[in-house]
Amino acid sequence: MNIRTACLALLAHGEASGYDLKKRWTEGPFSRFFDASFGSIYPTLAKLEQEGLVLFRQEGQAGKPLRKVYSLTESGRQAFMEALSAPPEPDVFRSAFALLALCAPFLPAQVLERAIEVRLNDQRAELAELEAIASTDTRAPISWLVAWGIHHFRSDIAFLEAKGAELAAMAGSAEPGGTYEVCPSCTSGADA
Amino acid sequence: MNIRTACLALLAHGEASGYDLKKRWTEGPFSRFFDASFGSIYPTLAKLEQEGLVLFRQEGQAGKPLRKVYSLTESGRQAFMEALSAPPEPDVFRSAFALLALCAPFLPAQVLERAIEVRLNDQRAELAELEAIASTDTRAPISWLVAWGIHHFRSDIAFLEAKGAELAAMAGSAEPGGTYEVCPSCTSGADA
DNA sequence: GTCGTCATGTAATTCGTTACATGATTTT
DNA sequence: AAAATCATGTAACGAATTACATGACGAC
Repeated sequence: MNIRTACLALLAHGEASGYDLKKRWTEGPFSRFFDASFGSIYPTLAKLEQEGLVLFRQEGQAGKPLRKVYSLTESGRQAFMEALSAPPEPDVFRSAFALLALCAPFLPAQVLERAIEVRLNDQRAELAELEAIASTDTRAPISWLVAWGIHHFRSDIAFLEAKGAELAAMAGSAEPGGTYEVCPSCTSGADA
Repeated sequence: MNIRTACLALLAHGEASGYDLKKRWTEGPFSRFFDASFGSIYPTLAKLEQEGLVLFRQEGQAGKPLRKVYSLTESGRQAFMEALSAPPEPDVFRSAFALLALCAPFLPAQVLERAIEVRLNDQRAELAELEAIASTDTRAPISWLVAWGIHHFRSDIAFLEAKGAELAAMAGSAEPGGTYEVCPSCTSGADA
């Protein structure tokens, strides 16, 4: 999922300026699924325009700078469809917390406990935010996604509440750099 | 979570060559949490060595190329601790499937249905893989993480099974490029 | 004899961020 | 008077990937 595709997808929802796109990814229900900086949005829109996938109309309101309001062309619509019809890349699950958990035996108890606590707080805060959106926003695909997110966070929190102590108990049970067995078959040289 | 930190974390589990690290991230229980290419692993290891965080011993077995087996130094251990003690970046949840779901009203039914089906298959396959690992590998932090993953995938699958049809039913309910209301407050120009 | 595994490394390229540059208007 | 919002864009930089380059050995 690159910026290009994300731009097309948002523009399919309705015309918007670069500034609008940034806002949608920063605030509101879209923010959990993507983000991009102005430094990539503007060049991307310019490129899409060159390729004929979008066109823009210049809009100048009193007292405000010029706005370039972009909308999809017919080829843009096709490109959007194609991008979303392509076999999806599987979600990559890159979690700093996972790395920490993997290293539990090498970490002091307080670091682990603190990390688990922070994690729980963060997840609860995100859950609360989603629940707030769910209660005010009922438009079809957004409420579905928000429900998905709520489900996900609740499940995650439940797991941590049930098994967090187990993880914390591993603290300090091994020495870093030692010969802790990770994945014996993954060490090419050693024949053990 | 960058390659540097990930290298330090894996090396804390025991000495390894660049090739080993790649293997650990590609196969086995680590693969779900990180990945890196040789093009980034080797320069990273060289840099870590220059900084004195790791040292290596050259190992040449008969009939095989030279191996550089890296291990953490004392400063490496400290850097590892520091990196993992730092406030964790929250997991970013960037899912191509989420973008697709967000666009459900603009997509033809078959595209959506197919995507949901593929998603379910993928998630079930990942679950099965984790369950296989769980039954053979009982070493402490890994089995914890695997249990976390299993919990996560089961929860995700359950949600899709329960609510997938609801999502599929949204197909084709809006025209791309139209004025589908996404986030009214996120459109800067329009005062509506 | 070709392909896969082991093993290391460099160069080109891509994708994106941060910081910079500009400038009017409204709010504090 | 300062800061925030609206609005667009460029330039420098970073982090990582893919592709390239090399070479021996074992399996089929």
